[in-house]
Amino acid sequence: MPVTLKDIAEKAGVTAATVSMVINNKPNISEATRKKVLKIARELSYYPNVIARGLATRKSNAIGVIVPNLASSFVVRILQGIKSTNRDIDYTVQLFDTIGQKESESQLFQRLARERRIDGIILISALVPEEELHVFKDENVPCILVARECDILDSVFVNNMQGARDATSYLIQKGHKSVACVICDKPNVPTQDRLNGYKAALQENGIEYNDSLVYKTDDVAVDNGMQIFDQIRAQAPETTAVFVPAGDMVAIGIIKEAKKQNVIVPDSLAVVGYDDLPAAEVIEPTLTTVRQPKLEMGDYAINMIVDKLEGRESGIKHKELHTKFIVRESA
Amino acid sequence: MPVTLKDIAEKAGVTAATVSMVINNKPNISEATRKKVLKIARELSYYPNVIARGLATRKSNAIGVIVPNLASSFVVRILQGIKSTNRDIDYTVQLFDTIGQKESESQLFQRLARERRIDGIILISALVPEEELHVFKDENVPCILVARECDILDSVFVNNMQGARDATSYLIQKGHKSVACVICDKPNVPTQDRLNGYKAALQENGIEYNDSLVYKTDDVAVDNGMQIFDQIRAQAPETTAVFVPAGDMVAIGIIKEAKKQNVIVPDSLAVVGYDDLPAAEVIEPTLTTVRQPKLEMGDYAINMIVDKLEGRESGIKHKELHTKFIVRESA
DNA sequence: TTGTAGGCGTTATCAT
DNA sequence: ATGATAACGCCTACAA
Repeated sequence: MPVTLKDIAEKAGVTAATVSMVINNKPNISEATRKKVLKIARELSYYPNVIARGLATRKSNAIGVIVPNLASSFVVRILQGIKSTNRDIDYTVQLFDTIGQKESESQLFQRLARERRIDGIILISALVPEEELHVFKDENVPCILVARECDILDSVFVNNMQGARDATSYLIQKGHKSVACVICDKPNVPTQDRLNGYKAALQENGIEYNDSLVYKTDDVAVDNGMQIFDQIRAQAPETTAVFVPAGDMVAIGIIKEAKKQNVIVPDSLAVVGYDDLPAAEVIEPTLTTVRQPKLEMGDYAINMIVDKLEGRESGIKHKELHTKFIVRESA
Repeated sequence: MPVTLKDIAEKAGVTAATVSMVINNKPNISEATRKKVLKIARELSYYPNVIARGLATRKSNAIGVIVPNLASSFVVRILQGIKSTNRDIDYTVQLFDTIGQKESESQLFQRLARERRIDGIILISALVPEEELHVFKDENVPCILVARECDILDSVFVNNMQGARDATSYLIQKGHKSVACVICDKPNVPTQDRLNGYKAALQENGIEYNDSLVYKTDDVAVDNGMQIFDQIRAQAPETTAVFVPAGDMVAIGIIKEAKKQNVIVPDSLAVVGYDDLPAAEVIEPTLTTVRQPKLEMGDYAINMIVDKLEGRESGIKHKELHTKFIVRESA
């Protein structure tokens, strides 16, 4: 049988209420009883029952983290940032993924909130449909949206447009007149932002945007990149540079296929990826790419939500972080 | 104000106890009241307060997953396996990492158990010291140890010795007389097992084990592999094959340095890694390596613990899984 | 088949 | 400074 407040109270000759106050460092307790109670608690190695406490305080002391899919290294890295923050967090992190589940993100959130499982939520997803977002607002549970900008919710996101603009500008300044762009054909916001950054860089440099230089892939694996390379060769053999917001793996596929066909990277084809995965340093030539501050995103998210939960902050906050352009050998 | 059992009871003209029985599908309820109660519950969109329920039932309905470090792709992949099991799990997963924390794994476990935060634990770690293991046994909370064999606890692990033996045998059968071995110099069990597998393969093939062919690295990054290559060249230039239980990244470092020094892989030096990371397919030549069934490990772990929690299993169970040798270009 | 009553381990509001 | 007492929302005998 676990030790309870009552056990301590009896040994100490006080009531459970008093013990509770001692355990929770409340004021107005005589030094004598405080000492005595703490001593006994230690002797019995007392641990508070967090569930009972939760019922009394109406707090679960848990933060939910909802992710679409743990297979994404992007998501995992943010999760790592959440867990490795410097701040001492006395909230437990509960992990939920939605891929292959019956519930949508918003349904899941609603249930977790109403079941009182969690005090707050961090939602890592670039893909939540606009019309679901209000659900997150309506429940009385704070929510931080990560990886997607959003007016009505607190959010942490990176300036993908700027990231893409940097990358494209770099290629143009290297003298490339015809810069292809490879995007992932899913309706997620970052893709749009990155495409816009690409367009902006072209415009700033007086280059006309050409729709036919934008290639679409429906997945982000090496194979997709290899196919894209062939497409580029077939449709626009004069292309000397390609920016790949679809991600490093696609960029790596392009490099692989280029090498196989004796097209020299970067001399005949410059390639810039997006994400800075570990593989970016493995491919030869190493991949020039755009890095997102994922750990930092997680760190901000957890700190924002804890601030909210402790009542230190209110109102909607947005944190925009910035990408970093990583120059390696491929461009 | 959230809807409670009592609210439903009043509307339905019954007592909270009856509603509770309906919600929990208990027998001996008339079809009439069952229908009426469920209807009202739905209308009010009732969600049970899991904390109150937990206090009454003395169950948290949560499973803790303790990992040393979320930066490890090995660990993350197992976690993914845990989350993506086919079984419908109505346990919440709480995630804890121990790197940079004050508490050791066993202290953390003990606290979680005594605070009644969790009903069971999955511990993913090859590194728990033998003398801490009994702590996991002593608390009255089921624990599954993943990635380390263990007599006194349920465990899920892979046969690393066999994996290493397969890899080494393969190299020997390819005609290599002098197979080097690169291990990670940390006191974790898999390293020992893999080294033993390496030795066993040598012996089976009538090759004498030579201590000087075993190289040690203190970390598992690409750079370490590059240094190891130089060591091999300096100490045993006749080496034609190297098996790298330390991991794919180290193996990749060896390949990179070999290429830089115009040593042809696999012709002049065959390389076999361990882990089958995404980067294994990126390096050129692609890396022959040993794959561990990580998703499967997670799947087994979660199923084992749920079985225990539901009382379907008892006694100590061990599940040994097997590696798969993946032949690519580097050997 | 349903109601009554008590308890799960804490916290919180009063008195004293 | 401390003790009674009543929640918190649910579950579970046991009684009816």
